[in-house]
Amino acid sequence: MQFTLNPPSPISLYSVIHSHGWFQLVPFEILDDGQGLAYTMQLAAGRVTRFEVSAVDNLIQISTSNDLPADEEAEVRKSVRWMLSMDSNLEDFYEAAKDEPRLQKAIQKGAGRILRSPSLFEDVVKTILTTNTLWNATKSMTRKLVSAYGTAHPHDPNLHAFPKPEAVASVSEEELKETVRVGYRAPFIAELARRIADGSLDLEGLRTSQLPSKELRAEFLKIKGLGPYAAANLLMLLGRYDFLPIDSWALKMVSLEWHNGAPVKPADVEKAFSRWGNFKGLAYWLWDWTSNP
DNA sequence: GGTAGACCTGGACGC
DNA sequence: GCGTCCAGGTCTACC
Repeated sequence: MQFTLNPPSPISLYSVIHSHGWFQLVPFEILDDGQGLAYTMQLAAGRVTRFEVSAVDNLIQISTSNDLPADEEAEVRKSVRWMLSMDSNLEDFYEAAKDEPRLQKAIQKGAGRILRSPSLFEDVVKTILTTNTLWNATKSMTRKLVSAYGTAHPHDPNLHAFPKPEAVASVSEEELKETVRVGYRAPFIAELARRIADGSLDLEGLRTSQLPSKELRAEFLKIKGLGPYAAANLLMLLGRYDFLPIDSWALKMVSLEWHNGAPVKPADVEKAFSRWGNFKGLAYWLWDWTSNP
């Protein structure tokens, strides 16, 4: 079945999809033309569906692999809206950035909306899987986690939804290490899943939290496996741009951009983007580093 | 508050 | 084919 979403403001689907590497992590898929996205999702009632998202005229078109009752169609609509950050308002950032040469490409592309998963659990787990490892390993661990513990699509056993916390909580740390090859991250992921499953952590509640970013960051830092980089990355996904996700790449880029390749510290990255205030994360995220190697 | 060392995996490299 | 080294954030212990 097919239906459309009407964005509240112009949206570049391509820019959202390519806002970061999430589209390379299952159950995301990139469509053959590179312009659209597919995602396999387990809906609240348990059904697994795969839907494709593409841009048609000024609308976002969604095609699902199977017919859905009205309540599940509404669930997919709501999820896609969230995944594409459709309700983010970037006008103030664009106004602030209009005279910055390093941000002109981003503005011209309509970039700034960040692709995210339907659940914060998925985004937190994936963020943990990006830490202290290389991107190929992140892709591998995610693929193994999804194929081992995610519910399969009824018509295509090769497609799996991202596992629910309950499914991960039922797995021992040893099995996670063995099956998913997550190494020392196993206890972090297992504990996170257990706390959500037993109700002691309302992670999804943080998605719409009204807490100030500093306090929301503190909530993320309480989760084992999430440090300053991961917390800032998650804040970015939630549309909070006032903390910088500083990793080794950020240090390298800032070093090349402003320090002639000399070693820099996180404080130097902070200083480089401090003038952007509450938009500094977005300015960093969208910065055009192309003159650097 | 700052720092050092350990934690794991997979890929690159040398032999 | 085997062994060694390295990259990548976070945690814990220690000062």
